[in-house]
Amino acid sequence: MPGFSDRDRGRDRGYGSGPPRFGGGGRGGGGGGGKFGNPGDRLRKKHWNLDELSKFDKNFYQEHPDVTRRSPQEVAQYRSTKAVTVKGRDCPNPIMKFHEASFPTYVMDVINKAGWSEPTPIQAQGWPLALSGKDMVGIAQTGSGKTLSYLLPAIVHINHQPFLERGDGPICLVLAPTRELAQQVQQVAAEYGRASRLKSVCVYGGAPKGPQLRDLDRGVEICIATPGRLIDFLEAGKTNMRRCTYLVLDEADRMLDMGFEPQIRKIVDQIRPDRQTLMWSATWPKEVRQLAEDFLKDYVQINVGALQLSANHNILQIVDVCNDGEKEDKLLRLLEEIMSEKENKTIIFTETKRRCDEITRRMRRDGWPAMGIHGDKSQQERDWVLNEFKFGKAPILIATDVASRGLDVEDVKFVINFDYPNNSEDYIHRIGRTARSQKTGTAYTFFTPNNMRQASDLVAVLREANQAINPKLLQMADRGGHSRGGRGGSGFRDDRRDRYSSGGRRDFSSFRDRENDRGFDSGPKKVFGTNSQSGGYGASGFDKSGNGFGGGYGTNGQSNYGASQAGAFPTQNFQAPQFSANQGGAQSGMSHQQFPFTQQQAPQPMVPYPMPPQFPQ
DNA sequence: AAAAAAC
Repeated sequence: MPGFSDRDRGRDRGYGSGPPRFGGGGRGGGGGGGKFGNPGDRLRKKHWNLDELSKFDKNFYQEHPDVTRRSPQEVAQYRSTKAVTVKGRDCPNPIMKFHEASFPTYVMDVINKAGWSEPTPIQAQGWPLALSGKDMVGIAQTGSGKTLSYLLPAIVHINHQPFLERGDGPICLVLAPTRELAQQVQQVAAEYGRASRLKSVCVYGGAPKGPQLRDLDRGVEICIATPGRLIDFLEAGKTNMRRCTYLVLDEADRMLDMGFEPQIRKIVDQIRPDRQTLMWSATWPKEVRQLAEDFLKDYVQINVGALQLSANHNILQIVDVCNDGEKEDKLLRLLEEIMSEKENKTIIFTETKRRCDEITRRMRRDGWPAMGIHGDKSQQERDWVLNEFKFGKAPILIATDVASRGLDVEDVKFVINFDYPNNSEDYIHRIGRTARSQKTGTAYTFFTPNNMRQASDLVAVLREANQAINPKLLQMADRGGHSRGGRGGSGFRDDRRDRYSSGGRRDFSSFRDRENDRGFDSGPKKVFGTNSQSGGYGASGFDKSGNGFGGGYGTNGQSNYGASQAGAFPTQNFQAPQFSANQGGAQSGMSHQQFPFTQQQAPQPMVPYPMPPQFPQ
């Protein structure tokens, strides 16, 4: 195998520590900083030199024929079983075992140590694609192994570039929408880059510039950034994109949602056109497509998982239709049940920062080990809170949508949507904080008349995941005026996600599973039954009018709810709830779960928990 | 109407 190899491992990658391996090093272009009149010019001036193009990784895939030997049938078979679809020219075959990706052993070592059995679908198809040097778009949910899908090829790419020289900016740039996500990606980059002595930095706002500048100054191969601070640095000439040949846009749809488009364009405009660009998105609306057209060349698009809006099927989704005024009491009762579970890590989502604070205060007053996180808190506090939550000291996190996407905290067992989000994509992302890496989890959602407009979307999501559906929710969906305009139209997969163009309300009705659209009698293909440790919700389940729902928050995992067929009312198909041992025995039946609650215990915090430190405002 | 993100 020519080119890179283990000889690079352990080699000092510092400045000037060895001759550049390929080409003439990063000395072309505009030279070091300080040559521009005013900061504005800096971003207008293009300072790449196309002669520096590293062709190495473009040949990489051709040098590794193992994967290409697969028969077309085998490839088609893999793609269909894993729900991977591919669009574009010359897409390499997927790999099915780690070793087929031909990663250098310094990368393989880390993979082996992690002990995974096989690559996730997005990795299986994404790795050979990225390693081939092609631009790509990946449509995949977070938690699908997405981060490594672009980071490992990035590491290989970097190791084929000339060493950094003094004054060189990063070789790989990753743009992410939130600070927390950026930090998380950087941690992974650090872990996997260490073996080949790659340095990484996370550039984001809200934190002192000093350490970030110091890292940049020392030279980093990988930079993970949120847009604002990076532009700040670029304008000030603190770093540059002259060496950047591997660009990743993570959560592109989210970044556009948040209005980052001008910033992204400003940054990408600074990056040499011969770069390799990888764009990741959970959805594929018009704006994202446009961005792909503008930034990527001849790209291959891979879709993983259902093309329709789809939630993780390992999540038990439970929706309580109630009024706004009831939510707080219901929440506290629900938490009592949850906190008696052994595994009880919970995220509660609220719509506003203010609400987030209120709930946090209320819960702490009642003695719960809860902490809040939202965008108005200082970054110091955000970091602290997230760490506490991650490492299990505080099992309850109350959050705005700052935490809805991408956050990867292990063993989150419950997600509670205290306020229903604005759109169904956020709903799916929020509940996706649980049931990560093949685990299971439970999502509770309070749904009020104010959320009426979202009802049909939510029903569609629940149907798709074969969940039991609260009849009250179905009623609301009927009344909620879901437009069926796109019915029968072609290409609905794209249009469906086109939240931007429709002006007002978004319409998901067209992606509804039509087979399931007949009514209750069409049972699910699969019964959710793996959730034995999760909190059941309501022993009484639904009666025909849906009124029985909300009958308490049981801890029985195999509640009639989860075990019943979607659409078949639990009253017809009732199974006695099983109570977990710590609840005082199965023989107690469902008495304490009758509605309204009779057993009003004062909430007992399960974990003694100190007040968080006081952060300066 | 709110959330995120630069000073």
